[in-house]
Amino acid sequence: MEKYDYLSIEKKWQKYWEEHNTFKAETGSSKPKFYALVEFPYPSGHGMHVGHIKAYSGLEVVSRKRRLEGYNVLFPIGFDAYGLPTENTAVKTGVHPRIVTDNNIAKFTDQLKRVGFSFDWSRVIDTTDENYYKWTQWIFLKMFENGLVFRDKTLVNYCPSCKVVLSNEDSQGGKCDICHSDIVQKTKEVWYLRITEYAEKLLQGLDKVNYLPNIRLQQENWIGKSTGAFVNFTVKENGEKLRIYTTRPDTLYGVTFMVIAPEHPIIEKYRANIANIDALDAYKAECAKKSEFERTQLVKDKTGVKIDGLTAINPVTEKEVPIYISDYVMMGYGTGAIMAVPAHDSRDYDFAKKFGIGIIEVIKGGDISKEAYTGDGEMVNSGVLNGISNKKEAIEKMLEVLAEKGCGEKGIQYKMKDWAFNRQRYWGEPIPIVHCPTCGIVAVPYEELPLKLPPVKDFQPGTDGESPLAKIDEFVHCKCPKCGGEARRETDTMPQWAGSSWYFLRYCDPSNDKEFASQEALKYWMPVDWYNGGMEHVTRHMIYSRFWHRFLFDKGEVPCDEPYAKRTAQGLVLGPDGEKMSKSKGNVVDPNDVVEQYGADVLRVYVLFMGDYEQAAPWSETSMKGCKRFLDRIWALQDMLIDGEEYRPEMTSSMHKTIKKVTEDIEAMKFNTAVAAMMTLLNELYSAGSVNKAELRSLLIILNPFAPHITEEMYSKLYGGILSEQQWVKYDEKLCTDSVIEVAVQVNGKIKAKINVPAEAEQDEVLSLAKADRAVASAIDGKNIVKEIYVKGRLVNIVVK
RNA sequence: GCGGGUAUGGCGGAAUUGGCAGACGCGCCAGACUUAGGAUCUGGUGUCUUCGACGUGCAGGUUCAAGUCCUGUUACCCGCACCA
Repeated sequence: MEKYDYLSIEKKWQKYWEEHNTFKAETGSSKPKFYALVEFPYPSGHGMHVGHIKAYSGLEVVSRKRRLEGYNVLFPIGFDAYGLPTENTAVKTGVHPRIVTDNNIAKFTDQLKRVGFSFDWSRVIDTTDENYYKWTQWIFLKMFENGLVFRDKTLVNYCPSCKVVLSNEDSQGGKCDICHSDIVQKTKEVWYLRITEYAEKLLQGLDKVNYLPNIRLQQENWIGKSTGAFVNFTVKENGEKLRIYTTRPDTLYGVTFMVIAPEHPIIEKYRANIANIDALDAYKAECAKKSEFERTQLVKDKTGVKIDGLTAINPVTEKEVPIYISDYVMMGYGTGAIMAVPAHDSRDYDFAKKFGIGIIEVIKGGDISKEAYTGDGEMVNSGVLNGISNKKEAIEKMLEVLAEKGCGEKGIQYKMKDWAFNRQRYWGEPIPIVHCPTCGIVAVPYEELPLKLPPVKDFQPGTDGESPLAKIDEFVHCKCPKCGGEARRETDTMPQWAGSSWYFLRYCDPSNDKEFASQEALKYWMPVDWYNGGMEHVTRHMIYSRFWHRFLFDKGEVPCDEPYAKRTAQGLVLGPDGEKMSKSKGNVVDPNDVVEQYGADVLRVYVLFMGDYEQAAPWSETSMKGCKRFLDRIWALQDMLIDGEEYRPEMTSSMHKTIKKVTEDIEAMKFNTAVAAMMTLLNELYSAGSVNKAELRSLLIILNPFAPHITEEMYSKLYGGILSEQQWVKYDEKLCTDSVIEVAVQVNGKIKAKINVPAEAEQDEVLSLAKADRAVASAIDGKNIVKEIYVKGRLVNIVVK
């Protein structure tokens, strides 16, 4: 037998599959449908690394198996191509982002094809294609029409290096998601999508879907629902209401001061009445300068200034308390004002200690001279609440009091903030809005979509944080769609996450030029049956796209409310040094190198065999050689082939066991143990010295999703026909066990012997066989048998004294 | 600080969910075939004081039986972070 020439054979089958549309999904087919989705890549200039391969290989295996099982499978791929890195390359090299993107997509496509992924290449999408972003803009306009788009001048996360405003999601940890420099807070007028309107729906929707528990939990935490109460305090000097949010209305008697955010509007409103307004202004300016990083470093050391001239009145106790400003209260959460209960909140406690403010205990159980007590206990110093020791009850009671007095009510808050939706950059979807001096903000009419990104020479952003588009007069100057007068176009573009917020819908009907996708295609394919991707997208892309999808559902544009029925995540591929792969560390493995040197099948088997799919695992070239050896041994089975239409009796249980294991493990994403099971079977065949036709055929079919090229080649050579068009092999549960099984015999929990018993033997028979064993007999000789345990097919334990 | 996770040979990792710890692979050792082997095949490989004992981060507990359950503890990883 000739050596396995992976380079030419892999190419041959890739060509065959492409020419014969082997993996084409057919909308409307009567077969059951299966929509498998992987996160489409951002086509960066560095090409793919092996992490991408692992990310796609999971559902690739599932998809190939499903096709063999008779499903009509949609397994698409595309490119999420808008974004800063491409634009930065363009700025650096002077090559237009369009060219950069096209080159990168070509490179990625080549890499993906060489791995032999069974994508439906007729459905490829590119978010920067005008036939695609036309619909991104269309959805944006729909949202605008429905009041979900608004402009606001507030504090925003700003990256001084990239010169862009970032969303909360894009500035996690106070670092820019793109360049990792420190974020500063800046007051700016920006576009927002009202995602908070969907907070409750996004939370409730999690009940209906099958996400991995940690994915679900992260989303719940990100949405961050809390229940509590709004309470209106009164400012003594002017009667103004000062509204606060608290989760602990039960501690209202313990309030000894109030704190408002430095940006709270009440300061501006009563400037004239505040004696120390200069000190407040100075503090405010200082806060604005601090980076997010500095603020978190100073958690313990509270700062603030007392407002001289405004005093608050507690609506329940009617006591007067001072008001402070401090940056530990955020304008963006709740009402930007809090009631401070130092006895039972550690932040308020720190502040009170530093500023020498009184502390009143209202819940017994702690030692408030040392620290704040946040646990439960009996209410004291709290009027009608005294004596209650159940927190829930105390809160209910206080809510009643607040309702009676008309100064507060139950309230709900979410940590999630509205989505800052514009970027002052070139390489993104233009926001289809016109600013008219007479009509104000006007939507570009639907008929004018796509609003095309104009060609420019200079993609440098303006120093004042203006988009490069602002420099193009032909783009900026336009007629107002409403009144026809002179108007200005919006020059900011959408953030990178826009295009990916609905791409799974476009795959259903990618070349439709009348709708973003036909109802027929959406009804047939949606929802996505199984979505796999990285953990890093759980609180961004996943939340954003669920939001867009739910909005479209509310408008009757899509047939189901939740887009993803199931979501899993793969672990990272680490470098050989155990570190995260990165260009700067020089530990990146290029899949093309592996394909050239070992073959695509080896790469595919290895990324799935290297460890638990959901766990991170380091790359090891020597380990990969084991996978190469495995496939070479599969190839060499041809030399051991004998006739036989059925499994040989001595191989029957191994065959059925392996098929069962592989069938089940693929569904559970336990690819590593599926491969291990096939290796075990292969070892058995080598021990037997032969394989018959029926056995090899089954083995090739279950190995096919992992190593499609070599199995396709062997199948066509030995059996004729195309493996990808065959049926998945069945197993029989009854044939998975051997007729004689080995049972371990323990005496007092220690293994003394291993005996062979008939599989269907009952306890009595097994026990007498066990006692007949010499080692067991001597261990129990002369002792009293206290207890005898038999676990069917596993072990016997004889307890003696 | 809060939330979640992980810890098993020289290495990557298995373990039917309370039932033979170390499957499978790498590496290593030995043998075979070879002019040769960084190829292939065969066998071996947790540790130790080896007819036995000890072994799943550490200390306890429950059980006939614990990597798995309970209590406490340490280290590392991830997410959120002054969220009132």
